[in-house]
Amino acid sequence: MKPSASPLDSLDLSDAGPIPDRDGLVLDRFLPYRLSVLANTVSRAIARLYADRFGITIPEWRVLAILGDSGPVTSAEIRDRTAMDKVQVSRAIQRLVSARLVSRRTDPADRRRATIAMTGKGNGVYREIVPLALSREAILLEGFSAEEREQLDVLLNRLGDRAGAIAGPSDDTAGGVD
Amino acid sequence: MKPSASPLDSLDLSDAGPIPDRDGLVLDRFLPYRLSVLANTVSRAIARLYADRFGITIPEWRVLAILGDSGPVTSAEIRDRTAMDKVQVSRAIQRLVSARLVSRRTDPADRRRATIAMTGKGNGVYREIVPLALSREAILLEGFSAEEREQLDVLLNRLGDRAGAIAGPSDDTAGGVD
DNA sequence: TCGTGTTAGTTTCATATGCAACGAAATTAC
DNA sequence: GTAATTTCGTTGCATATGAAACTAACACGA
Repeated sequence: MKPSASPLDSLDLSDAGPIPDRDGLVLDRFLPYRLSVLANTVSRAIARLYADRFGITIPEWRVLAILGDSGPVTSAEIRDRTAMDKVQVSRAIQRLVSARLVSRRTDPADRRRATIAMTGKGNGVYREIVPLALSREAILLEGFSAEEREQLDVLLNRLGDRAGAIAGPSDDTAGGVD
Repeated sequence: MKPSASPLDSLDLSDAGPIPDRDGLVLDRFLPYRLSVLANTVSRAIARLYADRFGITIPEWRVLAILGDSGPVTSAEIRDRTAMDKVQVSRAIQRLVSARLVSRRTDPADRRRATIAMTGKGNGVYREIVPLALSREAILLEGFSAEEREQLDVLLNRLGDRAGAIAGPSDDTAGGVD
């Protein structure tokens, strides 16, 4: 039971009783919310690894990770592969260039583009961060059986697909609920 | 101690080859990263529901959701239950109060606290948003069997617990990798 | 009663974010 | 060839964020 519309509520303004509205929405069961909280918690924990030590931000780390994984790429490719905003990518690269962790070279064939590559220094930092990051991931998955990891992998992939489905049709305002 | 410091590192300052470094880190397989991208995509899709229509932000929606779910609460309780920063909570409440969607009443027993409650207007907005949000969640989970939903639920819960494990010991810098 | 410490919540400030407008280069249309 | 259009990436601006400092109120002990 809830403290139903007790007289307390009607004291001032137009305070309606809250009316929990079961069959309604319970925040900690709401998937988008759970994902958000979980991802934030995890992200921050990981970020502490490189923020303090190397003065690197999350966007910067992502750029490094892409470069470390794929080698030299363009800004656009980084954007696609990281789901980051292009502005964010641009600024992350700027900072990494100032820190001499990556180099930017204009593509002679198409001078709007530039190829981003890690420097030796950047590679060194990258190689220091990777094991730390992997170790955190391992802690995160501690106690998960191989089967459970597989399940998780599959479920996250499918959620990712579905998320595209609701995010893609950007102007489709509602789901037909109106 | 750190991993290797292989001779590769010392190549040249400017442009080392990327060296994909298998057994290393592949960003799209890195769980923290996947969670982050997924959560962002989903959050934005949901946010569009109430941002455009009601001029409500994510933090504001969360506050409403807590109030709708639990009835009047204190700022601190909102912070705990939403995993939001206390500053964020404070500001969300401020805006909601200006918009007359919630009311704030100082607790007479402890005048540092205030009890936040929805107004009638707030409740109206809340009730409009809920079905939209639930519908998005439903789309997100479309094609998931009951069993898969259960799996997801369990896995996310456990990840949440583990995340607490790596986030909590805030000053434990690394995993002993240094 | 007066300190000292603690807690709730707000304000300050420096940084991060992202939309939108922009400049430059390439592409297409004429 | 030149004008209109598109694409790549950066910059401007207004807002969002969070750590740290702060105010106000309570709690405890002397």
